[in-house]
Amino acid sequence: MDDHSDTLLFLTDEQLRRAIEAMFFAYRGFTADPDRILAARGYGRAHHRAIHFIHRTPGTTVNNLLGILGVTKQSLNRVLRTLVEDGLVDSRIGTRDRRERHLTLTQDGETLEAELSTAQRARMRAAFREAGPGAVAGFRTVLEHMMDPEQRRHFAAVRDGER
Amino acid sequence: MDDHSDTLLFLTDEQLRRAIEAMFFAYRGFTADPDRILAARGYGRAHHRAIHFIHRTPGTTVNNLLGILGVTKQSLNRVLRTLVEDGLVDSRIGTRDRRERHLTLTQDGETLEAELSTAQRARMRAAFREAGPGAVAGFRTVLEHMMDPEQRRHFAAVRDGER
DNA sequence: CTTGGAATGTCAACAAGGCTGACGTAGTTT
DNA sequence: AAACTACGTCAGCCTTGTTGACATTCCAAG
Repeated sequence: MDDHSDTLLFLTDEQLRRAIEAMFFAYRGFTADPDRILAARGYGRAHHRAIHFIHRTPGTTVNNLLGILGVTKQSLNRVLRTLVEDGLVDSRIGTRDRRERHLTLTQDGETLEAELSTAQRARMRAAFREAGPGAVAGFRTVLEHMMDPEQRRHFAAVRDGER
Repeated sequence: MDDHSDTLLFLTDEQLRRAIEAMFFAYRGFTADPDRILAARGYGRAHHRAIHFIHRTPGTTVNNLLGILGVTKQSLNRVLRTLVEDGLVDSRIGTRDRRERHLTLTQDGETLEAELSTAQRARMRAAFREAGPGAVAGFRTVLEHMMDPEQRRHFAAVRDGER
């Protein structure tokens, strides 16, 4: 706001604006490779998100996924239905609570997930390599602090759960 | 892939997957504040993008904007029309080439832009503050290398032009 | 045991914002 | 004069978000 904040943080409004634009362009690059793979199959971003988190937490329920993705159940359901119909996702009625549907990737689903993930990781890895090892920690810290608290909880939960 | 790549890059596939998720959640946080402001006026992400880049490059042409945003003119036109109708954007016929339309924000447009930008910068600033000054450079380097080459050219052009 | 409410998931209809294709109208270039 | 370029628009489609209504299932209170 004033000279002090600039001095203390080493950040002018102009620098922040550039960071904002970098975020915008980078996110497009971030999804570009998966989007090409998905488009070839008639899928979109929403399918990728579902596939990613089902892979991450096999057996997760629809409700659980809703919390992570932050969309309505109707919206998710449409995507999920096509994935189940196409044999990429398995939806099994819960044994303990028969209202729940437990979601897992089929073998075909895992294959697509690997394809998407490999492409995306390759780009990430290249970006990290060029930025140097020191940048990685800082990058993740900044991203983590940019999340909403609720999103951050999800993130931390996934992180800890996968240890 | 093997132990060597881990050792050389300090990056396991698992670390990369976490970075991918961090990117996903962070981008949502990144747009959350503007989205609230926009929604109150009946606008969406597309309006923000147009407003941002018109502010950034006052007098830019429609064609120019199309290249930056990477959408079709039909799609952009819909957004632009509402912004002009609502008195946030001024579309003036070019003097040198009268086929072109030069776009600038009106006073009202600048007001909204400031509101959106302030909210977004505040979150960025907070994230950077918590990550520490060393993280800022690394963060931007990683983002820059994550872009497609074409996107990166646009980014560099904006960066150099605004000096 | 039954009944009412809460949780879970599905179907229907609508809106925003992408897309392609076709076309019109200026203005510019050759 | 002809061709090309910049922009706008109409029509129609797709994805992915939304709300509302509804069926099923579970659980807890009476």
